Amino acid sequence: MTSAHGSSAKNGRHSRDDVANAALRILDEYGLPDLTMRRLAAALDVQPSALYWHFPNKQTLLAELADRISARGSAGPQSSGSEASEASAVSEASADWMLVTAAEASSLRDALLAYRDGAEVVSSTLALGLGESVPLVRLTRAVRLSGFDDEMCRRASTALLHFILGHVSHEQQRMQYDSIGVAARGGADDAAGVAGMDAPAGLIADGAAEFEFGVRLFIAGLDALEHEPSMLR
Amino acid sequence: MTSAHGSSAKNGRHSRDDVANAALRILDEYGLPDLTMRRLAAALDVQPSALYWHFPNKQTLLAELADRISARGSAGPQSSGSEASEASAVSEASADWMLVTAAEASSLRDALLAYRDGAEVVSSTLALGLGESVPLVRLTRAVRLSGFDDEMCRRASTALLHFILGHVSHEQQRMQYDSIGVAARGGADDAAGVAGMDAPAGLIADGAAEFEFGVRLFIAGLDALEHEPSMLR
DNA sequence: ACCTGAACACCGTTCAAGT
DNA sequence: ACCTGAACACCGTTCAAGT
Repeated sequence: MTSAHGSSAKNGRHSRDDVANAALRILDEYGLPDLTMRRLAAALDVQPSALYWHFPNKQTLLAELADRISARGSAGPQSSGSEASEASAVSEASADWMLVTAAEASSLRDALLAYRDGAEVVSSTLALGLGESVPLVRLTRAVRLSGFDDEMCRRASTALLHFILGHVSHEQQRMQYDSIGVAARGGADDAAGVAGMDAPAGLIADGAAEFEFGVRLFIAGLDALEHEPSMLR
Repeated sequence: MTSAHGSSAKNGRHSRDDVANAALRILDEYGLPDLTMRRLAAALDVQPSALYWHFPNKQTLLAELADRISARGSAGPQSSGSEASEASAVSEASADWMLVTAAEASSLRDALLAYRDGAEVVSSTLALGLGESVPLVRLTRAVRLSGFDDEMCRRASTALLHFILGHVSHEQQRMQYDSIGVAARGGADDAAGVAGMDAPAGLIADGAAEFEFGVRLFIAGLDALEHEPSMLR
């Protein structure tokens, strides 16, 4: 545990990777508003100015975090299943593009949910044009299996990605809102206000159902376009 | 122009409405990052602390702005047409819900585009659970004309709203990115770099087409669900 | 190669006190 | 009813200088 595998050695020097890892840890533990350069520096036992040797500015740091968050394996983080470990290797065009697209969308949602405020980090980075946009590439590849032309697949994937980021952002901000607002809600029963519980499990399962519904709406729309091209335009 | 209709009287006192108007003006002219309490106070010739008599904090101010931005008439801001001035008055259920929903979505996009960073202001306010969420109400009312049950309409509207906010946010952030990055792009032809032009007209018209495509995907998905309920779940 | 020290130009918010 | 003055506890970023 002294100098195990690279994260927090007590002595001076740090690598760019150390900085990103520490930032990811603060993000997940305290949220995006608390991820400040000064706080990150303190966590690394370093002056704030030291961070600017590793990253030119905070936006670039956030872009790096966005790439790490969204560039996860296709398999979800919970219950490492025995199914296909690399679902993105379904290059056989025979596979149903609807299933692949839905799986890719769910996988992306899992990746975003794996870190606190993950969706907002990825969303803002994508909006600024920084980052790799791995999620868009993967979604487009899945949709491309449908056989539609590139332009339409690009548009459909972009629309789907916007929905995904918006949905998960909302989901995550709602999660931390709920974990705070338990005590301050002016309802009738404020007896069970134990301070210890911080995991609001109510809306999360429902969030998954709503998410999948939205994804299916997109896929059904594209499918309808395939069978009835007159429908769009 | 001295004390015309309420915005900037040179003497001391201001109303809550004055503060919101001044904030909206700064937002539209300089963007969300430049809308600080201190800058707003300076624009009103007032100390920053004075703002906290009108609004308890900045979030509440932003929620007020979000409501004003999204609570616009259904008619688009450009070219006040002679068509139905209040499209939301189509209470006759005989009307095609697909057309009404598409019109409502486009109208919302127009409202968001009417102010710089409008989509992000509305999006963040909605995420925090503040504001009236007029857009969600209006979208849901339009989708409700389809005859689907309330729960499904709520889900579909939420999904559509997420797409809209994500798309327009992206669109707007891309607009100001383009207006800056003209000089600093390392391409081949940097001859036409006149400093005066600040309206990037390239991706905006295309943004409208992409937007409508995404909306139609949603609507076609819901419609497909109507004719083939086996498709979803 | 990586960091310190010190500064610059800012933030949102509070609160007693004024008129 | 609306504002001032002054403070508190912060920000991101730069830059010469150290090792």
